[in-house]
Amino acid sequence: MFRFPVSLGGPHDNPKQPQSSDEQPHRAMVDEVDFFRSEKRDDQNIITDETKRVHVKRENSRVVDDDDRSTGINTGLNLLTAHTGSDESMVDDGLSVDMEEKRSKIENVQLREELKKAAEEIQRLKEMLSQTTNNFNSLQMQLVAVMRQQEDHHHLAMTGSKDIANKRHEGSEMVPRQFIELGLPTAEVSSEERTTVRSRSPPSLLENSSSRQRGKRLLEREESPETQSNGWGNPNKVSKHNASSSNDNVSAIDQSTAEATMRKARVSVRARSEAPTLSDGCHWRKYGQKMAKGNPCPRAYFRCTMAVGCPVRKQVQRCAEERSILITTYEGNHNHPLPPAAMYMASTTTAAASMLLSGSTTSSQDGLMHPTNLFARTMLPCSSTMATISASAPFPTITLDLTESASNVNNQTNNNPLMQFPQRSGFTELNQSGLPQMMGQALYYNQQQSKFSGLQIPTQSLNAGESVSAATAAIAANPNFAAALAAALTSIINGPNNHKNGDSNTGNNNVRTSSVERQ
DNA sequence: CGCGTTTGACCAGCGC
DNA sequence: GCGCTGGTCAAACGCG
Ligand SMILES: [Zn+2]
Repeated sequence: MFRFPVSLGGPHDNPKQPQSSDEQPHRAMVDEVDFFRSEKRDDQNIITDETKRVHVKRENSRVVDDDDRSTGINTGLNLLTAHTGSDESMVDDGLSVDMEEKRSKIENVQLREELKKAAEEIQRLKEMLSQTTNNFNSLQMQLVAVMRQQEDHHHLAMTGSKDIANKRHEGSEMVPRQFIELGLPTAEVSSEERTTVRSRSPPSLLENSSSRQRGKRLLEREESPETQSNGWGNPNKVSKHNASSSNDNVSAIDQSTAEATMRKARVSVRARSEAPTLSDGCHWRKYGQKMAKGNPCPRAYFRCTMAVGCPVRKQVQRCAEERSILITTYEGNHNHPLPPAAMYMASTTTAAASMLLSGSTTSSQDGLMHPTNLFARTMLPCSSTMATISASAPFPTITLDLTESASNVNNQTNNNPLMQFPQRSGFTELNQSGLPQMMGQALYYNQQQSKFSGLQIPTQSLNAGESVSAATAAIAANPNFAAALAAALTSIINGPNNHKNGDSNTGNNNVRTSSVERQ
């Protein structure tokens, strides 16, 4: 299907990324997983494309093939036409040898120019692919969710498996609020809408909190949705529009609530990384840090600063048990163009969030009753493992586990890796109540055995770019988007899995860390 | 000096 | 109502 704009290129990587990243605790960037590797490799790929026209053609044909398959995305770039034209010019000659030599030289020059043009087109094509990947992922997620839901209906009616039924019953019990909000868009009262309600009553708020500047700041922010100071300006605008004409336009409501839900939906990525954060190509600014309950490691809050007003935020926290595992939770969608390096993670998280959204909103009844199981089945058409859906969190969260510790793939019901993480005491308590909140299965990505989701990807000898290419291959080979999702993310987490504990623990609410997030 | 991080405080939601 | 917790803010601070 889609190919990430990353080459299968050679071993020379980004020079700023040393190969041996050990023993560099004072340089956080050194140990970070570098997404920009692929960008460098992109240029390299261009060079190879220039020298190998066959490769260019194949890539183009692949795109056409994709269009024929299911995506329906027309890049509008016809690389083959240009080359066939040049080929035609080579056909008819037969004059003298000198003429042929001259002609061949001219053709060489022309060919090189065409190759240059083709390379440029390829570059543009790759960028377009990166952008369209995002949209396509979302669409495919939704489609798969719908299909799986139908299948789920049928399956439930036919067999009535006890396991599934139990799971669903538990699931319906354990998600009293979150998926109600998700499942019934029209009835959803999101936090943003509540915020809007507050903001729509400015006098009381202002008077009540007149003594506090904070209230005034909040008011200012929310009363100026067009200003860029508010990171959630767009949702607020939508909510206000919603409130003003709530009964008029149903589609607008759905869209706005969908956006709100998308923003609330979170995509959590568990990955082994000694770096304080995952370098995903975006620019993040830290705006807070807190001690999470039940976890000695602090939780850092980041905000996307690539564009003013970008609502995307992420939380970075280390696993309590295994501090080499970094849990990065993304929330929101970027409202600005992203560099290719940031596209990987952004598209992945967006797709996952959209799947979370679609699975819970496609059918208010079924999605309401059995959301988690639906997700589990949606994302796990194969027997292998994938991602987990959490409904216990305040926000619906899809967790992509890229750690090799996600074991126990044998048992269908007990292989929830998140249950093995006692750092989330809330989860543990919920589990003790007999309500497993994670119906899905974590992605099982074994770096030693180089397999995940039933796909054989030799990652052992691959570097980051090659892993991305492997991910691309996985996408092309397997329609299961979950696998593709995992592959894309796996390519991100390529760094050595050495343990590094750079977090200092204090009893204070705020903890000093040496986190560096400059890119 | 500008920008990013730190960190104490504030706020809302939730459970009791 | 109170306390806990997650999330956020912004002044203070540090660094290049
Ligand atoms: Zn952004």
